[in-house]
Amino acid sequence: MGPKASEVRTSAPRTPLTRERVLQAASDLADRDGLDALTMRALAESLGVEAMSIYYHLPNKNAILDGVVELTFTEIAAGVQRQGPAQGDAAGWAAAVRERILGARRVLLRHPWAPVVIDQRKSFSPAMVRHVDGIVGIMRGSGMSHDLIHHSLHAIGNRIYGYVQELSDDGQAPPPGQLEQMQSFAPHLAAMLADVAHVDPESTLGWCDDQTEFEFGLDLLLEGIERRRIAEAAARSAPATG
Amino acid sequence: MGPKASEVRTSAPRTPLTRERVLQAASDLADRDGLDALTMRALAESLGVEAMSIYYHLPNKNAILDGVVELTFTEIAAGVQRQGPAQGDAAGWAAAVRERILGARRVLLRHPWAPVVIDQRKSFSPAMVRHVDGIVGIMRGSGMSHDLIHHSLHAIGNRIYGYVQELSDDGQAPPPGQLEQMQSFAPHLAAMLADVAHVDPESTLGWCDDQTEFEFGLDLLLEGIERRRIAEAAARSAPATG
DNA sequence: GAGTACTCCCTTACGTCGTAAGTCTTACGT
DNA sequence: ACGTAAGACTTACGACGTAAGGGAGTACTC
Repeated sequence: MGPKASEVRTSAPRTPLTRERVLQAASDLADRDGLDALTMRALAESLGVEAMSIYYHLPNKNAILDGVVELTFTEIAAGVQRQGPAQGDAAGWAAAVRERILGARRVLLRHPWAPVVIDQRKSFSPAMVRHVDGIVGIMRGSGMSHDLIHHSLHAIGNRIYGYVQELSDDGQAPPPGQLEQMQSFAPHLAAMLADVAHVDPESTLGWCDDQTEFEFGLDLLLEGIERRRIAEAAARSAPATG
Repeated sequence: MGPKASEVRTSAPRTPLTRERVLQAASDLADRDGLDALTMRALAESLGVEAMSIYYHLPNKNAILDGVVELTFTEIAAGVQRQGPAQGDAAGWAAAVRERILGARRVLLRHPWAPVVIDQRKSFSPAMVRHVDGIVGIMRGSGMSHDLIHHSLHAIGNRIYGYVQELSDDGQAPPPGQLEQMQSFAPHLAAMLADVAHVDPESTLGWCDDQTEFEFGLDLLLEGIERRRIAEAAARSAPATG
């Protein structure tokens, strides 16, 4: 009567749980409802499953957090163009690094929780390592020393992943009343805010354009590093000044 | 029979709970046992009190987190020297800002939990505002436009408070086995780490000297901002190039 | 084809967290 | 002496991560 038992689902045709399905669901859930909503029970429900079932595929919640970050960086890796700067174009490293970083940022903007998780887990998964490795490779191609590269990585910091933990997250303008109150004990800041707030009222990107700010800071750093690179190269060709 | 009731403690000579005492205890507890140990119950116990008693003086835990950050910045404010750069020393702003930031860092090093709380609460308490205001004031004194100052603040980011959320927190050297494994899929990074790890093996500040890295990145930024300031000043005295 | 083992999901329950709601104690003004 | 109100305590709830073990289904052995 009917097809073989191995070909028919007796009642629920649910696809089996896997590590990948769990992580994808976790990422989706965090995208949709925010990081706080990513609980084991909520995640299980979104998978049509009980909370404890997840533990068969992943050891604990930290593994899930590490996993979704890994997933995100896989997504980032999919978007990079492979060729670096042309041979002999020593100054081209900065543009190449810039593009890699802005590419990462484009993905992170779709996963606003990722920076938070990266920070709190201090994760360092393979896909992240590869991302950094690619950038080190580009820098190395410009002749920079390992030492300078190392310092530069620290200077760029988390910006290498495409984000900065924004101070004051000033997405919305401060309420007018508060600004006057601020005037009494933080006059310089109040004056600046009053001035800057009207620079570009038509901007669709909010009161402060985060993308512009991000690129400004990034370019500041890249510029400085480039100057160090040139100084280093010059010192190599003229070893001692005295 | 003895002194007046108002002068003697009948049994327990415990000092009364206050907002300040609670916050100080919270700060101390986090210093000693880490941020995770800062729970309402543990905090209460360190005060010789029940958990719910705290709620008479502070509305909830977030208020405590905001409070300890505020406390930290009060501590920072106590350590700043008041005079800015000399009159007419436009380039002196960088040194003054640098000192303010490194001063904040000195305090934060005693409160390692503070950066974490600042990030997760995105706090912006009065003492923090004043700290930023002081820096804006110094920059303003050098003739920088509000616009440039604003961009610069974003670029400096949380470094303005004296910290960077370190990527990879490489306080200890990577285990030797892992480095070989890394070699296969992250050759550039592995090469760099192998090279840099031996640069200064006698350093007492750990494998990577965070203070050095912090100052490197800070100086990169200050340098870049100074160049922007000069460019801006030049553009002002020669409004149009064509 | 019966027994066995393994895979995968579920049930129950524990300890910890922040905190809502209400109660008791103490000191003071009258 | 007696309200009264400040300030601490008691109890309890719901959410969290997860330890421990149960049980259905499938597959493999002899």
